[in-house]
Amino acid sequence: MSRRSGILEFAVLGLLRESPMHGYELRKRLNTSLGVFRAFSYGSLYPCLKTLVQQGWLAEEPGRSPDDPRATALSNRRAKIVYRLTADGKERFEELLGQTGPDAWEDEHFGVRFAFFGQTSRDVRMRVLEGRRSRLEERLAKMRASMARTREKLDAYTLELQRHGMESVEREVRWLNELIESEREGRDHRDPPHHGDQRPPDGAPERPRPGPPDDTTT
Amino acid sequence: MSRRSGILEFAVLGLLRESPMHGYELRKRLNTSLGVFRAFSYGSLYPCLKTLVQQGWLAEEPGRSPDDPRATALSNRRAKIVYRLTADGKERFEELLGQTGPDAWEDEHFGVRFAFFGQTSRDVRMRVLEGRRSRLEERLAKMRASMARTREKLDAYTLELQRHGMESVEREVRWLNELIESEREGRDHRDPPHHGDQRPPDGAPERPRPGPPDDTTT
DNA sequence: AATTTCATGTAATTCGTTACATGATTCC
DNA sequence: GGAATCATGTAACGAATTACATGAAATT
Repeated sequence: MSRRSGILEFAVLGLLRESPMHGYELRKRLNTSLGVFRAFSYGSLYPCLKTLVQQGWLAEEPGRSPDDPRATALSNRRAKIVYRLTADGKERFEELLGQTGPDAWEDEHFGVRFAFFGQTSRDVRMRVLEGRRSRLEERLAKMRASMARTREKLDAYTLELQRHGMESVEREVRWLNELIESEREGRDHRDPPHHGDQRPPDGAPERPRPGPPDDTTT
Repeated sequence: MSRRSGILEFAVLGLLRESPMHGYELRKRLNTSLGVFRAFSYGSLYPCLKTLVQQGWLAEEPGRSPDDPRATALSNRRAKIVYRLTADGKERFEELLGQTGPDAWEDEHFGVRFAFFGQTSRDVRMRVLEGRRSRLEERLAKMRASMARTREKLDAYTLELQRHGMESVEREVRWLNELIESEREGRDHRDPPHHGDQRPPDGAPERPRPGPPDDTTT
């Protein structure tokens, strides 16, 4: 019954933390802002919202779209249900933000975790980035071993597929290296090679816990 | 009931087409040769094998590992179950190979389709590659539109995430361009118009001529 | 007036995993 | 003879989708 997906829950709480929204709008943001990696359908979203309300993390408000000036006064024409984060919900989200288990850097989770780095403390950001990197390096090692073993036996297409796959992983590792370097230097990654201008994240809560990164991933 | 996964079924038929195998070995090949993209567990594989046998596409043989010289004679010590492709199974696989619906170039399917390009006729290869490319270009267009709309409102991390995502897609498009170009140039004269006879797995398959002029890696 | 887009939801189904249960074979 | 790996399977669960069902609001 409990349609708690982990990642969907996390994303919903995170988006509602910024501002209240109704389901339809929430879904659009889910599939654009964060949606390069994942797409959710209503069949997932609405049940999830329901359970989050039951948990006490969200509150429902009959309402109109918040940027609709017309409907402020005389409308009892409820149709949209606007969800907002409760105090408990905020607490819950921050608890999730602080988690740095292996889950945080698996393929499915990493993207959405990164998307909310603006809300994440620096040491957690570091742990997640480094965890992700060592996860990928592990994977690279396996791929290299596998390619060494089977080099001769595979046809050109399979080989090309593996080569391209490895290159993709290597590319992500380089990306992570740049990000980690930026975090370390304390600058926000605005200078790395040649991307357009970026604004620093605004409300990043800086907790100065200099914990050594938990390197033993797996 | 029917644990037919589409992609798992396809991969199993394709691997067994090359040589008979038992489940355990099959799973390893699934997760190395093709496994950059997907990993399957026994809980998926064995039920799938069962239904493929029921369909008449696979046949079970009590057997030993085919490269174990000791056990050739006196062993009734069955433990492994070696699966081989039946005639119907071959037909089925070739039917699947020929399909060029939109399914063939979605994220999940494309990898495994590509892995068996060595068995695929040229025109189908072309359609799959071009289908994949236009799918990605579609996605790029959406991402660009979305970024144009929301540029100002997002924090640096979200933006960086989107930028990296877009770059990944662009990179895959360039890869596809090279592959399509190679296919176009490398017209092999020995191209069978419709399926029927396939080369033995040892015979040199056509080379995709990946031609990597950029060696940004290694 | 009709069509599109907005908006919310439920039921059945798909695709796959994890945890469990069992046992043979090989290596030390 | 004990551990690691090989080998096969099942039951319970998980996460998300698709298809369905409904209806209000905006646009043409």
